[in-house]
This record gives sequence, structure tokens and C-alpha cells, in this order.
Amino acid sequence: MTQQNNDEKDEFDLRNFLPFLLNQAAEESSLEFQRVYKNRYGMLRTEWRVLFHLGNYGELTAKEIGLRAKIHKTKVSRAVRKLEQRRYLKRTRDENDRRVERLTLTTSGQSVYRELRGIARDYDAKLAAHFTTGEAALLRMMLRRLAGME
Amino acid sequence: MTQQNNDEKDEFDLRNFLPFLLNQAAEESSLEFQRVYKNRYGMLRTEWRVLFHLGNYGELTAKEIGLRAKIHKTKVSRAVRKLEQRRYLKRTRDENDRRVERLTLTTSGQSVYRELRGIARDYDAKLAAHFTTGEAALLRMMLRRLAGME
DNA sequence: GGATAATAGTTGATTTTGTAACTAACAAGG
DNA sequence: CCTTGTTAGTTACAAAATCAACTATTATCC
Repeated sequence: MTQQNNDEKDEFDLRNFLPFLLNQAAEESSLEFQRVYKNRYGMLRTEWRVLFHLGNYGELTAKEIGLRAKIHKTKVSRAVRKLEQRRYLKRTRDENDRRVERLTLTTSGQSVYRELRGIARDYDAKLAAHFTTGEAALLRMMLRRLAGME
Repeated sequence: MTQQNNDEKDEFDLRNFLPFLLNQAAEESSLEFQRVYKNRYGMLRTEWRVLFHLGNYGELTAKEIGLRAKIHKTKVSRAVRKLEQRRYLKRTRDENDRRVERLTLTTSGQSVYRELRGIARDYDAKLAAHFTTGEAALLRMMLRRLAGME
């Protein structure tokens, strides 16, 4: 109503501020998927991400996952431990550089990944259905650019 | 390289999965603004949001802020207390319904809001400069739709 | 070679968040 | 009125995120 402090010719509206909008959209559009990996698979956000990175790209190190997904190394470390405990992934020391651990999904990790990937695919299609095919493609491109994933 | 598990005709790529993309873009595109409100004003994410809601829309209750910004009431409660302690906002009991608190920015809260709003405006322009004017407008529209802010 | 710095990953202490239970005030129906 | 239910907001305790310090290993360079 009162629209206080918008004295300066209404040049700013929170509802158009990209960091805010992006966050609201991200939050809202991950709710439904979150219920699946959380309630049905007992996973945390970082955990499904690590799982998906390994499922999607194959063998990676913790560091590589952190770089690609912009996840801090302590979070990656803890997610990897959880996934290892559930026997979804296994670590192997790199013999050329013994600081490094190469991570890969176990058979059971792969099967969980495939299940979740199917759900993700459907859910993504449902979200994209808000738009025309062209709009959705443009949206993904714009998001990749904003995310610095060019 | 190996692209494991993409056996199923490459119908899925994490880099195109909207919930992931949205989150990456949201994360990346709020880093710079975060440094400002965090390091320079000692605020948390929920705190600048509450501040901006009051600055942008005027007097609101905690509940209204929670609804508009999809922030859980306990988070709003704590952010309000912090902002009150810093004398950025004041609460007044609604005399018609004494459960309700009407929140408004103090003079000093308004001045912090205006400073941050200026920074936000510039930053938003910088982000939008990745795109044409039309693309940026479309992006905002699509994000509002995904966020259920129609 | 040996000191120094850098890197991969982990651990511990502190903050922040999330979940549930709580208080206080109001509403509705008997 | 008075029990029962609902709502606004807070608080307590558990879960998770953050930040700094740590170990172990490799790289640099004098």
C-alpha cells in the first residue's frame, strides 16, 4: 500500500532484483525434487549433487566436484563420507599423487543415480512446460551465463 | 571424458537441469552483493531481505514478510530481533489484534536501506548487461513464474 | 638434498538453520 | 462465558553450514 521509500522515482523494485528473483525461483523450483531425495532417499542437497556429478560425468576427485558445483571442500568431504557409508561410492587413492582420491559410484550408487535421474528428467520437463521450447532453451542459456558456466 | 552412465541416449545433462542451474546462477549472482551486506553491514541473508521488504513495501508484519519472501517464521523472527537490536526497525503492537506486530524501519534503517538499494540497483544493472533489454525482461518474467510470484 | 610453500582432503569449534514445542491472543460454537 | 481450535510470534534443541586449523603429500627453488 504505502510503498514507503520508493520516493526515488520507483527505479527499484525488490520483485525485479535478479539475485532475489533467482533465489526465489531456485528455492521454489527445487522443493518438489528435494522431497524426493530427502524423504525418499535420506539425502542432503550436497549429497545428491555429488551423486549426480559422479553419475553424469564419471570418475572425479572431490576437488573437481567442488569446482564444478561450487561446493566448498568441507561440504564435499562430508557428503562423500556419507555416500561412501551408504556404499553409493568408492574412493581409490591416485597412485601418482597420493593426496588425491578418485571417486566413482558403486553399482548400487549407479542404480540410485538412475532412479533419481529419471525423476529429475520428468521434473525438469514439468518446469520447462511453463514456457515454449525456445524460451526454455534461452532460459537455460541465460542461467548458464549468470552462473559462469559458459 | 568418460561420461559414464549417460548410456540412455544422453537425455539428461546435469548442466541443463533447471533446479541445479537456477541454484548455481542464484549462488553466483549473489556473491558480490553478499560481500557488501555481509562484510560491510554485518548482515545475514535473511536480514537484508527483511530490511528490503520493509524499505520497499513499507510497514509489514513478520508474517507478511514470511509469505512474500517465503522465509520461515523462525528465521523472520530472528532477523527481526537482530535488526531491532541494531535499531534498524521498530515494532509496534497492533491494538486491534495484540498478537500482531507492525514492523517499520527507523530513520537509520531507512538510510541503510537506501544505501544498499543503490548498490543493488547498480549490481542488478551489471547482471542484466549480460543480456539484451528484451532478454532481461523475459528472464525476470520467467523467474517470477517459476517462483510462483505471478 | 632440504627448507619452504602449495595442494587434497579432514576435523573441530562456532554460527546458523530447521523442527517441534511453546506462549499469548483471538475466534467460533455450544 | 467457556471449551476447542487457530493464529502470530518465540524459544529450545538437534541438524547442518561455515571458518580456521590441521595432516599428509607433492612441488618449488636455493
